[in-house]
Amino acid sequence: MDFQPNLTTIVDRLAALAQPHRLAVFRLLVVAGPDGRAAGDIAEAVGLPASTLSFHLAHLKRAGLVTALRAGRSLHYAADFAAMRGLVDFLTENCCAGAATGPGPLMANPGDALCALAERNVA
Amino acid sequence: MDFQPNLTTIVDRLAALAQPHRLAVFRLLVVAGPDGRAAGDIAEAVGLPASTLSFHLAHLKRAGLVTALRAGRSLHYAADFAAMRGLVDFLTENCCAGAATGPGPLMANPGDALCALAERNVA
DNA sequence: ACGTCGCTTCCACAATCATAGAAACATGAC
DNA sequence: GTCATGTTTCTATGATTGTGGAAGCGACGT
Repeated sequence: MDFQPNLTTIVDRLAALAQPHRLAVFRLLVVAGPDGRAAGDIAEAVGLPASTLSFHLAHLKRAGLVTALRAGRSLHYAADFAAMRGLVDFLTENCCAGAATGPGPLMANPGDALCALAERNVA
Repeated sequence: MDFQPNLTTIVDRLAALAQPHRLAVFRLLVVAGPDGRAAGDIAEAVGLPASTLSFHLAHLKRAGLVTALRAGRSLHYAADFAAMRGLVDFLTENCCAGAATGPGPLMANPGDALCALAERNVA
């Protein structure tokens, strides 16, 4: 499920993580693992009022970085690791070029050596 | 050598890339390699008026993702690959970790071969 | 049914961001 | 020196974002 996300998706995901509270929330969810954590739980952990946190969670969800699942009356949010990986892959392939491989390939197109290699590895 | 950037830096860099024009510019600079490209050259390539591009370049520079170097009357902007790698490393280590390995140092996962690979590569 | 708990949506407000013309600045050519 | 060129700052404007109280909705217990 590692499809190449389009540019808009990439920007959305970057924007979703480019906010201190949201980044904190997402890291919390990464640590929490696949079962995620209840919204109220998260709110307490990061010290945000419910409505504010809800706003951020919605943002992350819109970006596809987290999923929500109802459990009783609470909603469990969990990090979408595949999506995150897609983002990291993109950055690796498109923005890490050049520096990665030693003997100056000075690559002329995006998505080259190391990156192609890295891509293989996931599959 | 690749010290761990702090959270504010991470957020700044994510924000710098979380904008279509800036992401396009940065990718352009990645392809351009270490010598970078002149501002006016970039402006033409992405189709932005000089002042608008200058705003975005300043943003990227403030975030530490690009460096500027004067060459004659033009300024050559180049991607800072080390900085970018620092960002990718952070994301890999803090957000790519697989399942619930619990708190503490994440990433004890087989799925993260790619990440280890990427990390190894600079030396 | 009712109350309540968990969370979201609605609303308003302040702050920040993206845009681009105009003016200023810096460098090189003459 | 003057002039032209490349780029940045200044300035204004419209759009988007982050915030949190209040009200609404859904799911459980009684």
